[in-house]
Amino acid sequence: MKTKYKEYRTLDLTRIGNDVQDYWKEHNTFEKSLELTKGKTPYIFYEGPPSANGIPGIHHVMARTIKDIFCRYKTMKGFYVSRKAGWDTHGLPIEIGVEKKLGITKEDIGKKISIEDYNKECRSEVMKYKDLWDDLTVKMGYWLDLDDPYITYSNKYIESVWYLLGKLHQKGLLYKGYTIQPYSPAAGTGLSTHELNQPGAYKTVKDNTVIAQFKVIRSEQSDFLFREMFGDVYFLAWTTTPWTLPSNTGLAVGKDITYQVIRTYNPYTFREQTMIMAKELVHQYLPEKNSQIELEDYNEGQKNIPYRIVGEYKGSDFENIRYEQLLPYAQPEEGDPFRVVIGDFVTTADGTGIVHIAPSFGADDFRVGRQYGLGSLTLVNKQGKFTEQMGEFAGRYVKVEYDENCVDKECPPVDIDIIVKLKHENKAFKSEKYEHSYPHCWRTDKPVLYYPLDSWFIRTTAYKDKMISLNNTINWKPESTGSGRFGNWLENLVDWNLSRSRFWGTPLPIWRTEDGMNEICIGSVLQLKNEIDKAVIAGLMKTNPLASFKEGDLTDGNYETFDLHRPFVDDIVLVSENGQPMQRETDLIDVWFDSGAVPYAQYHYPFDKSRSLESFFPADFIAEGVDQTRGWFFTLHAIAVMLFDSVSFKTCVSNGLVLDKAGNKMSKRLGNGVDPFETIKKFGPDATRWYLITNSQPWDNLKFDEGSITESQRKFFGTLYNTYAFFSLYANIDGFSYSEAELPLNERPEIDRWILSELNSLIMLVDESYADYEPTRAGRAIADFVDEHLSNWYVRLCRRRFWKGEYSADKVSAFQTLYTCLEALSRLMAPIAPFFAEQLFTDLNTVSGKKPADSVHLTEFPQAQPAMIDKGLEERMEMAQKISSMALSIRKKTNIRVRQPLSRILIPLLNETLKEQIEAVKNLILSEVNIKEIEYISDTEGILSKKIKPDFKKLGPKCGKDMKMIAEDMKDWNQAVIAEFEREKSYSKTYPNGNTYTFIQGDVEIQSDDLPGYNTASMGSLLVALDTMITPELKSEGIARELINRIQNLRKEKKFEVTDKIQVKIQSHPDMDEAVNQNFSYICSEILAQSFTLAEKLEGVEIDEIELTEIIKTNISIQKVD
RNA sequence: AGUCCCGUAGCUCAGUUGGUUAGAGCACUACACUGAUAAUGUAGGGGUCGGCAGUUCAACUCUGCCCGGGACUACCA
Repeated sequence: MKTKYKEYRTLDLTRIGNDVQDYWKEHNTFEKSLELTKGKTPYIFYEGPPSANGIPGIHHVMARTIKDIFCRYKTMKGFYVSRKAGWDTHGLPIEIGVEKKLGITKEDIGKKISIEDYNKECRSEVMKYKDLWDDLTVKMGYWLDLDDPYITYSNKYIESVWYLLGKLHQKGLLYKGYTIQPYSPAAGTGLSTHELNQPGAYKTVKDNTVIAQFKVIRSEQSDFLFREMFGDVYFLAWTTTPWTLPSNTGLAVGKDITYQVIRTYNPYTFREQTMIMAKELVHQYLPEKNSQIELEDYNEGQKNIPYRIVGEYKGSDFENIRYEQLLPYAQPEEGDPFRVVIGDFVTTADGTGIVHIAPSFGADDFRVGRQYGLGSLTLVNKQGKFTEQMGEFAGRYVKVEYDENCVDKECPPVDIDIIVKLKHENKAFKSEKYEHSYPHCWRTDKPVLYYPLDSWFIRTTAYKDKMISLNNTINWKPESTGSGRFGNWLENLVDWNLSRSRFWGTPLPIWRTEDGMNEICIGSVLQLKNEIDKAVIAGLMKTNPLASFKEGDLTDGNYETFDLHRPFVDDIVLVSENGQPMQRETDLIDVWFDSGAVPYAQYHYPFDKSRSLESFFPADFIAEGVDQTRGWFFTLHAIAVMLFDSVSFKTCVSNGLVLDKAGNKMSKRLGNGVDPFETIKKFGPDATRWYLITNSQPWDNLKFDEGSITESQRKFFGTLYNTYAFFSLYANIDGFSYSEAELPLNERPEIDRWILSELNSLIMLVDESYADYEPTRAGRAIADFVDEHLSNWYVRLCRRRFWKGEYSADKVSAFQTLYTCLEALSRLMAPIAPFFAEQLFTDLNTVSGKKPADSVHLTEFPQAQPAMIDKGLEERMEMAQKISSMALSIRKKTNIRVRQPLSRILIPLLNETLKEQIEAVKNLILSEVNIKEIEYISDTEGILSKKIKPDFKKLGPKCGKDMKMIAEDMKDWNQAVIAEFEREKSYSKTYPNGNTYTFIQGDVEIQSDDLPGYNTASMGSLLVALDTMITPELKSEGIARELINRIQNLRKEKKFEVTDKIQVKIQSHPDMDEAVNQNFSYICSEILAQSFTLAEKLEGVEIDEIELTEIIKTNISIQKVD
């Protein structure tokens, strides 16, 4: 054990970070913390896997700090917190990275490069930055088991994923469906929503739109539209994609939308017609004044086209009315097309309130088309060209962007030609350019089509209600993420599209016969091996690639004898029960399924039976950025609910973004990203973490500003460091090592009891805040305590106790108290600032040996002792602080420096308890503000002027509308009225409006306004006055203090030790000598003078000149006594 | 387009169940204090609490609409 507390020259948080990092490594502190808690209640945490093929940014430090805080806190609370690192290794970003690196496109895979080689590249590429990530993890102090991470591409991980998929299949939740998906004709591939959400995928484009006229067929159903014929009858429908019109098979209306029947003329052919559109939109196309023009007066080509509204119906009235096919190039093979249907998605936001339905090119269209059996037409091929059926348009690209020949030159879009044709055929009502945002393939930069494709889906909608009800049991931080963003997402749940037509990912383990009648979903390696054996027997496979896999052998070696990725699984052919070959469905699964499988797959569940499910599921806590709401949070939740009937996590903290100083999103493109390594190096890990956590709530976006880190560095860590430096300086001098028995509370002075009370209040608040996942509140409370209470009041007022006098009980009390505060602080702050806390704790503990632990992170979290909390005392001290502050402000106003003692401070008493409260802290106030006495003035003396103020909360409900008038009136109450009120304890007044109110005590607040003849200051109801008269005696004491101050400064200038004794000679000065004589012993004891003499004249090199006041200047000589 | 978050001093942020002079720190200016000294205190300037309505005796606080920033989602005809 050491005998001296470590003393530092300066605060260097970067050095502390490095030192402590080494210390942990040397002492295996993290491992120890796990050993120590092994067998205790587990606190389950999942690390969301980062992808190691990207460089970590500052926002990762944010998310990981939050994770680390609660894991450390719970460890200190005695839980076993296992923290397994993990890597997300599959998926598009990796594939894209590889393609960029090799200079190939998706089409080249399998041609220029084999799938095998391509995947080999992916596998090596994916861990490109692993070392960088590990380095950041260590440097920022995120405790995580990096030695045994889960890796999503490992065979064991994939096996667990397959197990989950097998379970879903067993439950009938996997199906193959033909749906409308984003598709890039230019790239020849379907796109995931992930890809559509790449930045910049949605672009604002100008499209040619048209309102097409669909001619109603007269029948029993539609007859009501034909009463009094006026040309033909048309439904008007708007589209931004005229190329889908040939594939139209239906029209959708809103059930409750009101539509009007209008007689008018077609603006292109000038023919009479009757048309139908939503009432709300009529005036967007037909100016109201034109209804005044007689229909008969219309001349062809005339600008203002007359019209008459002749009927009004609900959308539901139109259901199943038939119309003529608009562009009859082809007929659907099945279904009953060309009818009006009801669609819940129809709005009157724009268009005509009637929606053209092409089931092949829109998801809504597809759904409603299937619901009504409209049939469908797909007159566009996968290259984005019209099919041969399309007559004069056959072979033309539906978007000119797809046409390689139109890259450099303008080509007429086919949309225009279709519109022209419609106009000629009396099938168009209006055509215009329209600007809207439309998704583009982020790789080819060309527009996406929605196109029918085959995909595998998870029937998440079957568990929608269960997911919603279980979501309600999750503790979301902030709550709005769960109820709002996540809740809404669940309300609008659609089936999960699992398919990705990719190469590097978990293969879908489904094998099917060609006719799709037989299929098998493989749920384990063993099952696959056995199925292959059957296929070998059936002669479909020559050998079994899994032959050397040994059942029940969980070693890595056994799992490295094969590869579950493409192309190897593609080569496997299985045999169905009726002896037919089954090929694997070539899709990969969505990588989000990989990450949603983390809880199970990280421990190779259920194959590895060394852990029970309960020991790692569900999680008590997870945390990620709010952008994961529909990503990881959802996939975790969905899998857990569907397969385990449980939540996956009980608490979820979602943090906001880290923006740059100006509030812009950080991006590589703008180059405004912040390098976390540089930040940590520059400011140290603790200041960085502290700043990220305390500057704003984690779920608010953070504007990252280095200046603010400097601030937390200086303001919080600097102050705390100073406090420790102060403590160590004097504790070392006095040899304090906390060897004395703990002094009982009642033997400690008021101020010690006060800071201990504040400390325990703080412990309570911080403990609650951490427990409530409110790290910002915890951090701010700690910082406030350090700054306001500990440093600027306790230490400031107690300085003398630490250095003055003998090693008395009072001194021991001071040391014990300050030590207790510092040590408790180290443990309170340990979760947020683990390095500094460690340094502080070990510096204290290696001398005192009070805790058996060699790390703050191995200690228990401080426990508040309610018995030490004295709210009355805290209030009293607050009052002392206020009074001192007011007294100092009066000194400032009157230009009387603090070193000049004053005789008295005057405080009017408004109630009985006030005096008691102040008396208890009187000495603190007096010494702090250098005043001799406090005098109380009771109001009977009549020298006090008072004012009265209504208590709005009380009087408001009572007086209602008169409140304002009363408040105004009370300002004018004179002293006599106030005195009467105080005497009688009630007062009635009738106001000009005739209302009478009786005010009683408590309805109002009475405050001292002023003390005539004195300088005063007030805060709330507290008034303080200062007697600024300076007697000769006070003046001489003031001079003595000035002298002491100058001598102390000289001691320091001369670099004397604080314990050195000195000999002083001073040159006599007429205005000073008396002050010296009167305060001789006081001066000597303050400056540790062994001798102090006045001399007539002092000269020489050892002489310093000092200035005590403007008029007192003299010479002095100070010498150290050896 | 929908959903959610944010908008308070030049900057970063507090602001309790609505209660009447809206706070703190940084920065700036001046003055002090200091045996913690690259720390600290006091004072000062600086605000239409994003805007407009509404509810109320009373709105930074509650409601609605709008504006700005951001995120997520999206089938927008």
